[in-house]
Amino acid sequence: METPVTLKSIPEPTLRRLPSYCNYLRRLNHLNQEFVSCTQIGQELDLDPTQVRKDLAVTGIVGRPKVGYPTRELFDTIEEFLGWRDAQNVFLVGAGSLGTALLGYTAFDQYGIRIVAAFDADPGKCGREIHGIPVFGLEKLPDLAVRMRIHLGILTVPVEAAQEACDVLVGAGIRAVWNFAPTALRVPSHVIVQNEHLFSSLAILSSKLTAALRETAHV
Amino acid sequence: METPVTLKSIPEPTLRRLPSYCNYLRRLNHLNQEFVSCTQIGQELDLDPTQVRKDLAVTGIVGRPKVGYPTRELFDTIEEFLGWRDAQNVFLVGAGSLGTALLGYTAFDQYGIRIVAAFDADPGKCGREIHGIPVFGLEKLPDLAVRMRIHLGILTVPVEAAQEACDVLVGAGIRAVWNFAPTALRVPSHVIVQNEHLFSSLAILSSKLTAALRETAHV
DNA sequence: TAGATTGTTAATCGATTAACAATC
DNA sequence: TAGATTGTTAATCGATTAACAATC
Repeated sequence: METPVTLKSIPEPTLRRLPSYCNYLRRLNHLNQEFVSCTQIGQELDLDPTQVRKDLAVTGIVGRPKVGYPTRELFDTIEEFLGWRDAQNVFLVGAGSLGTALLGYTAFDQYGIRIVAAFDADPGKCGREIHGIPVFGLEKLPDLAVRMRIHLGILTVPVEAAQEACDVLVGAGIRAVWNFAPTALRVPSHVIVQNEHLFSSLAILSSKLTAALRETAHV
Repeated sequence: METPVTLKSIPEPTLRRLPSYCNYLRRLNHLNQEFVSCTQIGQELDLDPTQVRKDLAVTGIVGRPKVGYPTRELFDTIEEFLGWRDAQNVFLVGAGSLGTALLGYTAFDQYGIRIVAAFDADPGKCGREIHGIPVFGLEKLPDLAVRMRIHLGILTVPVEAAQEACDVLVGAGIRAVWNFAPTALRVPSHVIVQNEHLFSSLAILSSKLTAALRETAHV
């Protein structure tokens, strides 16, 4: 009996690294480099080669000793593995400055998602298009989400409005929320939340920087 | 002899969580809640109470058994610990849509940084102001960075321009780069790079979503 | 062939979680 | 007082790194 490789068993750090491999492989493809080794990938991305090998293994790809992995095939395999071959339609809620920036991000369809509509509570922003994507009033969301079979919502509203907007998404049957607001969201257990908390990164960066500057000063 | 608590010894996951505590504590302060326990924080942020306690311990704060931590003091201590009490001046390179969004983000000064100038290679964007912040040509950066004692640069240029722009920052004596371009940057060892790779989050989210949808379909 | 590289198993490392005495 | 909570030490868990045989 086959043991299906459930996605649950794949370490999150591995998933987090896969897109970097994609980015690098895309470049190598452009340079027409036919094969690539874990050593080379590791050097470029500052990772242990063994780790790279283990990461790649989760996609099921098989390499050739002494040769490495076929660049093109490796790229395709990772893309396929992440479900990024055909982009799914998603909604964006909150057409402020950050939302607008994401609406203008044309590369998203290379990463598995296509923003097909935006929503905002402010009537002044509705009825227009931003970067070619229509903006509707938030009250239109539930109906459209069902009709368009939307599973994923991107949340770029101000922090005070986040929970309420999230509730609308959940009420509309959405299954996953990519949350850019710096707050914890309450959702039922069947809804997945991925927080994009810029300030977490900033905390790491400022800590390291402070330490580094202090060291320099002491020398 | 004292053992100075170097920042190096603090786990990165802890640093990553501290800002969430800040956000929640800010809210509790508004509600005039005087004390807070690790249990309460853990419930709100979906974390183990013991983990919260250990995280808070790195800041040096001391709680009171049965009572918890004084909310206001805890908030101040974390902010102080992260060096977020007085914001430092930083530059932003790349005044495109994402850069513009970040320039409009007024809350940054609560998180330790203040963007004082933006730079762009496109002459059409220079000489203007965006959200009240002046935009200069990239060639002006080195001189201004030295004069204004800038240590941190935010990189929001397109991926093709990232390495070159990064080199300009490094050449200008910058010590840390917050990189929003989906590529690995080559920098000398004394420069800190913090990557903000949105697609890493997206990989995790789409994997989980795909798994969840597959499960639903099978039931 | 020799040597670089893969695939895999074992060892290490560090973060999370559990256990528990001390405290107000 | 009783019980919730802190602070700390020990156990567990999982990811990273090291070791090594197999391979082209």
